[in-house]
Amino acid sequence: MAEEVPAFRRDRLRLPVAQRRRQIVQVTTRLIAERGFWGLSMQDVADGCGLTVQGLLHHVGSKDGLLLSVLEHSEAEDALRLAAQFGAGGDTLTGDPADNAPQGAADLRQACAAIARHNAAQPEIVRLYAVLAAESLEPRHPAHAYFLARHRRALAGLTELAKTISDHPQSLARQILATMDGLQLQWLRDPVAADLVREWEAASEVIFGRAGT
Amino acid sequence: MAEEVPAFRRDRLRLPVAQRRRQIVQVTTRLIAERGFWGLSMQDVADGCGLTVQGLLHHVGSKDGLLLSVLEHSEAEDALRLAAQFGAGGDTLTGDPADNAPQGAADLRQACAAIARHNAAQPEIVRLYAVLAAESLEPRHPAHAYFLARHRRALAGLTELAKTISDHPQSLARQILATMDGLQLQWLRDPVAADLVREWEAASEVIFGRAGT
DNA sequence: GTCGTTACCGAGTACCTATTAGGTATCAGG
DNA sequence: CCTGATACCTAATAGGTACTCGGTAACGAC
Repeated sequence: MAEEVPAFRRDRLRLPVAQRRRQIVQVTTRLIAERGFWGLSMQDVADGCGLTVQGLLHHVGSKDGLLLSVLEHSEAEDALRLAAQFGAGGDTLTGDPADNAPQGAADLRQACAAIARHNAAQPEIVRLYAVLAAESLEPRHPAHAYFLARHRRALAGLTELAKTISDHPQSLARQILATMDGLQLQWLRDPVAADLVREWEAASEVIFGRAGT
Repeated sequence: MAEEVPAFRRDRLRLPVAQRRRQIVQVTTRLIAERGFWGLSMQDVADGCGLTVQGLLHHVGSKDGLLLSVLEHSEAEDALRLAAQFGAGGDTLTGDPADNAPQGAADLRQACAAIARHNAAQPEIVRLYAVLAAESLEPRHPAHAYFLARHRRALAGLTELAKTISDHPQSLARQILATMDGLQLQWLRDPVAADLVREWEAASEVIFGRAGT
């Protein structure tokens, strides 16, 4: 017994919580986008972060907790972005529709185009949501309730905006959401053949008419 | 040693191949729709069929083989249905477009409506495809190539049909596919709130115009 | 300095994973 | 009845799963 096996590894970095959690979210996002939540393994996430599974569990508690923290993070980023885009106080999707009633159609169209442009710049996040949205159709999926609520919220907001330009605003809102989701899938499957912004623009002309840009 | 442990279980049924394979496909379809392919376990499929994992492997060879046989089965059913719907010889999606050029728009619209109605009657299959389509965005997914090819085929066929009614037939085809896929997701997530046939009808009016029924 | 907090690790648990090798019993055809 | 094919089995392998318990050492505050 010339040399003892080291009882404790000190070659790993000890990061401040915020930074480590950001890293965990980032790595997990990539892996869920690739394999979904059912196909995700704590081991892979831990490896991607340069720590052990136990170290990872210290931060997130459980696998479900891991998913939760990813969703919470995205939620927070979205809120931040919306606030920055539309000004601090004005929440376009839930605000008073009378404010933008006069030019409602152009507003709605521009907002959708902005979302398409924004999404086109972050395929990984879009893919995370695409994969989780399908997986969470199953009621027992840990993100099922989250995605149901998220979709209802988006539908309600869009319906409000669509009221000024359609007799069936909810169906129009559903169509807009469906088109956007479907085009994103096509774009993720074959990014070269299907440019998200361009295809949305084309669809937009059919939905909103050839009049306003 | 009064009584030997039975060396072989004979309480399981021995089914003819065709019947057993049909059962395997059916059970697997349900389970993939619930958990995706990454979340699927051979054990669950075997249990659902009333045999052991090894018995299951005897029929499908491997987990990938299991997925393959499910896709092949669906493919065959689709082909059968299309043949029955449009007559033995006429493949509408790949046939000579000149044949249906005059009333192309109405044809296309009716075909889509028929698909919506057909899909509304088999949520389990639709969900299978929805989940696998998202999961297989990953290039390493065993069904990646299958879904890419399938989508390109559908897009090409629809584009052909759309040539008579649009200057940008491929974009219109993409929009139709996207809308259908997106509405299906909404319907699967909340079947009570979103009726597939009704919402497609509404979207159809926006896409094809209020003229023909 | 020393002390409490905490980021992280080692080892272990109880179980599930797909797949291989080799055997048994049931069937259809001669 | 016999024979070959095959539907299905037991057993074993080599590894992966999330998670718990009980540490250890790096940090900030004093």
